[in-house]
Amino acid sequence: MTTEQSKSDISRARILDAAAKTFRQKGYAATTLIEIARAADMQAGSLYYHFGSKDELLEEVLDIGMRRVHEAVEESQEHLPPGSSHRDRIRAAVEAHLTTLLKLDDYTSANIRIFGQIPEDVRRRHIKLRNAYAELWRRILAKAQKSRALRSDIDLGLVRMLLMGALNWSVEWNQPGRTSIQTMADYMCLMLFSGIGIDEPARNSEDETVA
Amino acid sequence: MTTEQSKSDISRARILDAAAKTFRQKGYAATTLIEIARAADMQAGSLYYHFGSKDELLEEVLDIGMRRVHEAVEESQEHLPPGSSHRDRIRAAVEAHLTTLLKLDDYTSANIRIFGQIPEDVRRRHIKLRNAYAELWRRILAKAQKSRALRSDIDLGLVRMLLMGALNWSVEWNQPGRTSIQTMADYMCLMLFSGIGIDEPARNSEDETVA
DNA sequence: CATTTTTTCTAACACTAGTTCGATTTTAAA
DNA sequence: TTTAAAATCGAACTAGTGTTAGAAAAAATG
Repeated sequence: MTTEQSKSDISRARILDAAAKTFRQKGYAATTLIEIARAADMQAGSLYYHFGSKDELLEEVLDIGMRRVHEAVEESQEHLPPGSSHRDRIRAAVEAHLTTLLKLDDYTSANIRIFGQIPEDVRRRHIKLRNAYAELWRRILAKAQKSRALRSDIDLGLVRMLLMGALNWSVEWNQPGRTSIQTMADYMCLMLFSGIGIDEPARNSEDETVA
Repeated sequence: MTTEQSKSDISRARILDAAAKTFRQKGYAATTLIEIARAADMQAGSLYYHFGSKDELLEEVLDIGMRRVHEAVEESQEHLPPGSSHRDRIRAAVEAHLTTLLKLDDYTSANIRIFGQIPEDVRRRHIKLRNAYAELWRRILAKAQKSRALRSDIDLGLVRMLLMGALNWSVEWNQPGRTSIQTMADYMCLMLFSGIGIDEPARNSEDETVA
C-alpha cells in the first residue's frame, strides 16, 4: 500500500488500459474479452474478479475518457496567462481537446470512436458526462460571443457541432508524427475566426476551366 | 423484365436496403444477419442465395454509399449556373455532401459511421473508392486556391480533413427536421471562407469574469 | 397444365462469445 | 512458517453467431 492501494488496483488499471486500447482499435462489439485479457496478461475469466460484465468495463472506459477531455479543457482555461484574449482561450481549448484525443489517451479516443456503437442502457448512463462536456464548450463560446470576440448573429450551437466534428474526426485520419497538434489547432482556429477565403474580384468569367 | 431484371434483383435491393439501415444503426459487428433478414422480410439463410457472406454484403453497402456521395458532389459541380464563383462551387459541393449523407441515404451514412469498424480485407478493397472521392474534393479546393478564391499560403490537405470531419460528424448529431441542410451548409461555408470572429479591440483587461 | 428453374425456407452444423464457479496460486498477515 | 485472504486460473456452460444444404414453395417456361 505504497503508491496505489493494492495489487487489485494495479490489475484493474491494467485491464482498463487494455480495454481502452482494444475498444479504440476494433470497436465495441468486435472486441472480445479474450483479446482484452491477453492485452492485460490475464485469462478472460479473471476479468470478472474486477468487473461484473463487459458492459461495466465499457462504461468505465467511456467515463474515464470523457472526464479526461473535460478536465484537460477545463485546466486549459484556468492556466491561461492573464490578459489572454478570447481567441486565446478558444485556441487553448481546441489544443487541449486535440491533445487529449490524439496524444496517448486511448480512453478519450475510444470514447469518441465507439460512442455510436454502445448498448442503449450504457449510453443512457454515460450521456450525462457528455452533456457536461458540451456545456463547458457552450460556456466558452458564449462568453466569447458576449465579449464581442465572435459575431453576435450566429447560432453557437451549430458552430459548436461543426467545430467538434472537425476536431473529433481527426481520430479517424490522424497519424502520429504527420501533422502536429499545434498546426491542427492553428488551422482550426484560423477557420473559426477568419476563414481561409479571399474576397473575390466582382465576377470571374475569364477562365472556364471546368471539367 | 420490365423495370428491373427480376424478382432476384428486387430482393437483392431489399436486402441491401435493410443491411444499410441496420449497419448504420447498430454498427457492423453488432449487426446480425437475422436482423437484416427480418428487416428484409426473409429468413437469414435466404440471404445466401444473393450474397456469399456477411462481408460481401457489407462491401456492397459500403461501395454504394461511397459512389452515391461521389456522384452527388460531382453532379453538383456540373449543374452549376454559368459564371458561378468558386465559393458557389464549394458551397454546392458541401450541400451535396450533406444532403446525401443526411437525407434518406442509409448507404452513405452507414459508410461514414462504420468505416472504422470493418475487417481489414474489406477496407483494403473499398479504400479505392474513398481515395477517388477524396481526390474529387482535392481538385475542387485546389482549383479554388489556384483561382485566388482561397488563400495560397495554406495546406489544403489539412483544411479538407477538418472540413470533412465537420460535415461527416453531422451523422452523429443531426436530427431530421431540426437544422436544415441549407443552414448547415451556410455555416460551414461561412467558417470556411470568412470565419465568425470579430477583430478584437487591441486588448481586453476590462472584465475578468473567468470561472 | 406439366415441368423446369428460381427463390425461399427449415433445420442443422461448427464455432465463438460472454459468463460462471470451484480449484489453484499468489500475496499478506499473524 | 502457518494460515487466511486476495487474486488468478481453467474448464465448463449457455446462448447466439455465420454458414450450409437439402426440402419446399413460387415463378417462369413449354
